[in-house]
Amino acid sequence: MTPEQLSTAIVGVLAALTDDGAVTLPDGVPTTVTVERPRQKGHGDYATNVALQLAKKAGTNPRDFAGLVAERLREVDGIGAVDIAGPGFLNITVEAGAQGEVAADVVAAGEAYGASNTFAGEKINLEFVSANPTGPIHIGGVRWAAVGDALGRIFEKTGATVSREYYFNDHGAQIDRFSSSLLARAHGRPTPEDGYGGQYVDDLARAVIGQRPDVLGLPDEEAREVFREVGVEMMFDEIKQSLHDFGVDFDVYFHEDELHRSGAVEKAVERLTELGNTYEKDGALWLRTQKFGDDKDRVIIKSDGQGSYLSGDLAYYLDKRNRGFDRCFIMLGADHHGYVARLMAMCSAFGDEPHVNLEILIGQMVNLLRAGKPLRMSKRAGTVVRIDDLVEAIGVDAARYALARYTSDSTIDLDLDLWAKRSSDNPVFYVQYAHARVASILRNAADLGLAPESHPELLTHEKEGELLRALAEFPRVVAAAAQLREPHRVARYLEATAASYHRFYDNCRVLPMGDEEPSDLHRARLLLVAATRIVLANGLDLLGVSAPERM
RNA sequence: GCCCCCGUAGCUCAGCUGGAUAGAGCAGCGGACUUCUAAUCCGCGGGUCACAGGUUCGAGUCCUGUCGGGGGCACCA
Repeated sequence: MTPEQLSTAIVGVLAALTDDGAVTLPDGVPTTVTVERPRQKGHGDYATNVALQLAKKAGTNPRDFAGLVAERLREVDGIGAVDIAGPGFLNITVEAGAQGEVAADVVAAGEAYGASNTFAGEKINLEFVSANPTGPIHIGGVRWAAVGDALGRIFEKTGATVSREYYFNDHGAQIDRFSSSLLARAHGRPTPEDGYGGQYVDDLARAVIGQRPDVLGLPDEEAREVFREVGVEMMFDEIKQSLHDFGVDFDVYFHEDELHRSGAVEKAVERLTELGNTYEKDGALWLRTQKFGDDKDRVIIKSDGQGSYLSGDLAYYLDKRNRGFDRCFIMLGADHHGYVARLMAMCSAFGDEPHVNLEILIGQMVNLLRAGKPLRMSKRAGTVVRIDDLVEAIGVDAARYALARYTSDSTIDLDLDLWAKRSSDNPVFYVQYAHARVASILRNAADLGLAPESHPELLTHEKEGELLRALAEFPRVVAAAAQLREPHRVARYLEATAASYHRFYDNCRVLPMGDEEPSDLHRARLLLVAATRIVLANGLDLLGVSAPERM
């Protein structure tokens, strides 16, 4: 019996009580009720607070209401005991047989276990990273690479169709500065005042020369164009490669420049003008963002006739909507949070619903520590930590796990020494080790010719019960992670489930010892182990972290 | 000045969107391997949930304010 089934059963009881006139619920019977795993041992396998929630509406007190529910709930198949506790909680114990079914259910579902239809039919657009192609991806962009991709996997698991998109800001002044910097360094001249510094600029300049040896002989104006085209293209490739090595591949790499050249920007601006949300002032065209909650109105066409940065975003947003995405996510670093209000206003200006059609997720900063001391970074000095540096220091699995393990709302301090450790201090190894241990048992069982079998009623050990309940929790955790846009819930869940497995392993012998004759209990436990493997592997996969067979 | 995020055990953080006696890991101390991976498990200690009000049967969680830390407030991208 899973929490969902229990919830359904309780709803059934409530419906029966209303039908009989035993209780009256003015707002009707709820479609789902909260079923949680009590923190406290002795409070049953599951607990619900329905009585506390509904008693007032039913015109009675919580304990009486709980009594009515308990009486009927005890009759339900698979329910072992129902106790009323405290102010009116219902503590429910599930029969071993009903609980043990979970192992077979998980194994039957296999890779699909954890899936749901929470977001079935939804087309979700995820825009993240989108670092400028003026340098390698550094630590600022890497958080969303890990979390955004994980969120995509989670949405897919809950039934959505997901497009991962990277928006290349390859239009405007900073690309000019970038190409000027390349040109300067190619000639051995100092980096321009507002240019880009660092070793990678020199390397890239040389690479461009390697591909276009004639470039040094060209006049500066023409040479700059070559550096712009070839240099930016090379930077694109490097960024894509870094992300690919990080396990993140985007479905769409969208170029801002394209929006300006294709007339998409003009069309988007026309649309907003038709809707009465633009006006001219000081030779520029403004969007009435203040009307929709922004601090002030924003320029979309500058007085020099060029589109502002926002104009590209307008056109891109419209493009996504026209491609059928009803939910567009943009994931930004905390240093861009000031941009949220105008993007939301833009969404409203198009007649869309902010926070529904457009959601903006803000990820706080990531600080790297080594030996407990912050790594000082300077973009100017070129001492930024790049995504590749992070991978080199701690590996892809640890990097992705470490970044996805915390809520995006808080800044994180990642201690590189800790995450590089191959020991239990390191949460990713704790979870992966559990998976390796599971895999080892399954290998040994295969060698013994022992096959798993379903004997749910035999899984009566306390640690078996805890593990079964943990496994049953997985679909709810995935759904909650999707609904709250919080992938870290999956990581935390995996750590708890790994702990539950380790405890089971310590208390319950799975394989026959020595010459011992295999029993149904061995086979039943083996099925539980197989189910655990599926949950750990599926969960790690949602985070883009590998599930090793051996460690 | 205005806006966003954070403040929970010595440290790093959870807390299932208002529930029961606030939980993990690390660090400290003490235990457990002749047989499935000890990269594990078990036990002990450790708290004014920053502070002050408010909302209600009930607040770490919601509201207001204060303090502290971080990040922002362009016809730059």
